[in-house]
Amino acid sequence: MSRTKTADRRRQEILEAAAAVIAERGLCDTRIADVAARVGASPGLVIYYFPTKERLLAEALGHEDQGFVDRVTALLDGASDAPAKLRVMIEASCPGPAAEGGSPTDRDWVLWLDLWARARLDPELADERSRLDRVWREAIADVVRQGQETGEFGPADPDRVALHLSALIDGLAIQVMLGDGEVTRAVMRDMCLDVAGEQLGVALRPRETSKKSR
Amino acid sequence: MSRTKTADRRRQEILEAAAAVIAERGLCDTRIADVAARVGASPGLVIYYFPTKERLLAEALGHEDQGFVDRVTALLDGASDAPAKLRVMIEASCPGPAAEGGSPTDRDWVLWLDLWARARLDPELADERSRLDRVWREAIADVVRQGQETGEFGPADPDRVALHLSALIDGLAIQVMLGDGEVTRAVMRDMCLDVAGEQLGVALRPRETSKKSR
Amino acid sequence: MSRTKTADRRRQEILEAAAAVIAERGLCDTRIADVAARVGASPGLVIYYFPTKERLLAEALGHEDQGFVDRVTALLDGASDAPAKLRVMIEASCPGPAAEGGSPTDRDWVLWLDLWARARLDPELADERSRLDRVWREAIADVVRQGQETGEFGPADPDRVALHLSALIDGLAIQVMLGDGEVTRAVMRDMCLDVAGEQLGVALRPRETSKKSR
Amino acid sequence: MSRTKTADRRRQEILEAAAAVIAERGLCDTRIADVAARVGASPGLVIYYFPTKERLLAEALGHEDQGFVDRVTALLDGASDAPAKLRVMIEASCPGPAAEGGSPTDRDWVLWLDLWARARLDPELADERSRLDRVWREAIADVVRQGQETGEFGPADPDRVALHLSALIDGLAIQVMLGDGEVTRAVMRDMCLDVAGEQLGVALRPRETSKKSR
DNA sequence: TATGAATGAGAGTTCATTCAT
DNA sequence: GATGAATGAACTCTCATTCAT
Repeated sequence: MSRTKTADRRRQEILEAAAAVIAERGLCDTRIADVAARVGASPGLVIYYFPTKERLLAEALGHEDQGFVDRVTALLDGASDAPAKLRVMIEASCPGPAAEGGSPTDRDWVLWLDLWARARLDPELADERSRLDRVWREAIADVVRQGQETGEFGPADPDRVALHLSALIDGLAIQVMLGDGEVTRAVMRDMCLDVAGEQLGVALRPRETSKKSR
Repeated sequence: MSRTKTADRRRQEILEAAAAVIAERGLCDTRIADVAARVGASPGLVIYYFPTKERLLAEALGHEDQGFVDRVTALLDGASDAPAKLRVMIEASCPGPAAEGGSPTDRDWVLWLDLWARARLDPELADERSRLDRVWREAIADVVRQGQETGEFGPADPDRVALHLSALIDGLAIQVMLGDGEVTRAVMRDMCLDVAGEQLGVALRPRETSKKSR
Repeated sequence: MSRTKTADRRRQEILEAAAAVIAERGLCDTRIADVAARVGASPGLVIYYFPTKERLLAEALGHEDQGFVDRVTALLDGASDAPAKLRVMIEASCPGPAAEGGSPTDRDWVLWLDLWARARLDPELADERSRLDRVWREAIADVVRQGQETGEFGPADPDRVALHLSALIDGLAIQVMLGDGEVTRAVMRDMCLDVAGEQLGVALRPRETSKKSR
Repeated sequence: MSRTKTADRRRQEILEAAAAVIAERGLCDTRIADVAARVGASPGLVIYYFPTKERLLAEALGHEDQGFVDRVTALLDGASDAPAKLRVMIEASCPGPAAEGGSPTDRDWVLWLDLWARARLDPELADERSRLDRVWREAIADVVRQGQETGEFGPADPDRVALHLSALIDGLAIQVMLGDGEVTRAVMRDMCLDVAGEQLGVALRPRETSKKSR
């Protein structure tokens, strides 16, 4: 394996490194030199692949976002019915120690905090975020529709349920990430499952799983 | 005493200026010189009142947060019963063009986006945020309890309702602030009112106000 | 042999491109990448043909200078007598919109400005410039001598006339190139013709051509 | 004398230092750090006084140009009649070892070479150069007019004489500065004196001063 | 209390040059 | 002959912070 890699490979490496550094130090305090050091290259190389620091960081944030969507999409294939799929989506959205390997790491969430802060000042980034957010809500709505067709879910506006659930996930995740321990991963998961269950007239939460909180 | 008062005034002015600059340029791109220019003073003076830039910005964010809580608290005195109070809290939490002057400006929300991103790296700031967030949820829970005592609200866990509602508010506000127009202030308000109403067994939403979306 | 020819062609192309870029951006702001882009090659290739940037630019400046001398020399063959030749040399030296195609373009002059600035720091370049300047003055002196032999010109020291005229050309061209319009190409040409005429006891300037100033 | 100086003082110091560095290394190779080192300050201070490197260098060039005009103007007060004044102006314009202290140093000329090269790309600088050049030609024309009034000079168009002489000075100075010794300071001075004398019908050159060539 | 000259550490970015392919 | 990934040294410029006044 040579010192010079294919351009695509390098780009991916750099984006991944940037995401890792952002997670570690925060967007503001991420320096090009840090990213370069993490891929074992010179700062010049980073700029060789990305025109400016701003674009590098924006792409890194979008990249992570896309990664989450892809990851969850993959998980859904392993779920049999609509309730299971909804459970997977909720589980995967909860930060903190994951029950299984399929849960998103905290890294997604800390990057999203930075993404939200940044998006309002970067129209390109805002568009990308918007797009992925719609994809995410649509994925929820699709599962809802699927469950309604099979009769597993009761009647409800799928788009409204998706918006409700996705907003709840975001709002609760903030508390889990930044709170002082009052709102734990388990609390978040249970509330999301309960709320989704209420909306769809079904019990999503397995009895007494909530004790496994950290 | 006038000297002390002057000093306090200065601090307030500087915090206010800092909040304004953060809202304009984002936390990362806020420079002490900008803040100084906005109060018509020298950068040296700003650092005279605040030990470091970091503390200045953290205090400015906390100041804004406290301001929101105070503002809503004041509004609550003007509301007669619990449902009215809950409506005021929800209204006040919606970004975008306010129906009345009592709504928080978008500035609160853009600062909160920065606050969230910053809090995970600044323990002091995280604590302050946590504290104010608990105050906010407690205020909601208090209104719920009050309504339950008077029989205006049905039975429900007040803390759970408060967490649900506050998380929903945060999650929806993100969409209103950063979305591409799909989720408007009106959509947010209606969903918050509906969800709170469902939980408390009461209709909070006036009929057909949802048409006034922008 | 074709390979050698190709290499020589490449060198010429690169020198030509370098001259064009220098004319456009100035010597200081000319980058190898610009030159490479103009010949549609990679920066690596440019450095393959020229050891360093400094030598490339120096050669480009000298190349342009030589080009001017060659061009005027060619024009002289078309001139019948000494006065005509002197007129051609003066015409060809005036920057600005040329009456005929034989005049040097402004590009020569802007490169000379850069050449003068650079020459004092680059002995090699200084020598080349000196050499070409002597060639140029000698060419003028030769025409003067030729005219004196045929009796078209009066007595005068040919070297002194050449120095006088060439210095006047340089000094006036600076004004034409950098002035605010007061000294035009027509003013320059007329003054050069008049001065040369005075020195050589002959009228070089066609009557009333001075009205064709732009 | 404190470490902090008045703003004006500092600006002058920095401009002076910049001119010195430009003379030493050339405009292209002048770095802010060099200028800072020469005034014994930090690079930051230089930028504190001048917004960009470009403006600093442009101002330094203009400053030097203005300095020359001022210096010669001062010298003229010491000259009794118009021929003496013209001699002073020519003497002062010749680079190389000065006969008296009133001659401009070579530094003026090397900066002018850079100024010419730079002016075509910097409209502000071009304007300043144009303005000072007009001042200089007008000063020559004034002396001519004065001499004509007293009858010391014969009839001639003062503006034309001024343009002729100033262009000759520029053109010859280039040879003195960049030539290989053929055109010396003495040759330049004598030719300027002779040409001016011819134009004005008077002998300006003292007999046999030309032997003092370097 | 307030200024603003001054610093210095460090940032992003540029770019000539190298070299494996 | 030609490429372009990669480097690394240098550069300009930023900016929080200090401190004499």
